[in-house]
Amino acid sequence: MPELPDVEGFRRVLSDCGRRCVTDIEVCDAGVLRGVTAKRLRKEGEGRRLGEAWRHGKWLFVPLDGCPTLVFHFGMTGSLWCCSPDEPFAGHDRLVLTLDDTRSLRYRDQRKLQGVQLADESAVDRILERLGPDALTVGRAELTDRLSARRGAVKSALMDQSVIAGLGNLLCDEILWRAHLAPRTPARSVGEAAYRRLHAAMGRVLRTSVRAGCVPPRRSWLTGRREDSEPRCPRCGRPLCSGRLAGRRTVWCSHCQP
DNA sequence: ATAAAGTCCTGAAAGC
DNA sequence: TGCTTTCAGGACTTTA
Repeated sequence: MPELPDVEGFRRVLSDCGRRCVTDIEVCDAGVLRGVTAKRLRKEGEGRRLGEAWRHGKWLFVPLDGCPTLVFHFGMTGSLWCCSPDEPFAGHDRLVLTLDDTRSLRYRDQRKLQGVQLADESAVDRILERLGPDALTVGRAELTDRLSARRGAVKSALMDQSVIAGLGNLLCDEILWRAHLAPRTPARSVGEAAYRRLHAAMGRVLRTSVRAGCVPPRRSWLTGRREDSEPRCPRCGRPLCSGRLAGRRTVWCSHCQP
């Protein structure tokens, strides 16, 4: 689930919590902690006030009032919820922060592929230096430069977080379909006009998805068709192709994406 | 049993 | 030839 738009939604969840104080930290499953023990997390985090949360790609950074930053990654199944402390825990609530004793912030994740860490400034820098510019704000010239430096398929390049940060499997397929670009096209042989289309499609898809807090499962989008038993292109009605690229299921329309 | 929207690591292949 | 980049596959994890 979590690609850039979902993580942006989680950032809003935190933003809506304002500058509340973390009054309690409960680690329900220490398996999600990366490089920090439950004991140290509680010791460092409790009593701290939340700063303004920010996002880069699929990473969410939550500053805690002058101490290390709480860093979330949501893997394939993670999410962040804010509710009343009285709300019973869900099955996969792994970490629960109580805010001002009146709100409960819950990091939920079925599979523990990624997790939560406590990162000082240099650790945050180490995360950021592995990431390309954020997909939501990258300019067309920079996108073109970074993609055209790649030898492999354009989808592989879009998926690579060190090239552009934030796009996942669903978004890449959606964007390529809108840009009339076949996923296996070598990135360096994508022409200027197609890069223009790609950048425009990326902006439109991302802005709509960010508003929705997810890649919306609309029938008019490619994404809305991929679970169909015999998926057809929303634009031309022909059967969609499905294959594997960069280790991921890839769906495209061979007619619209030559 | 298979596959799933995440990343990381490895070894091999490809490109310059 | 040798270095770097890219790819494919597996690992991690849990459940439908």
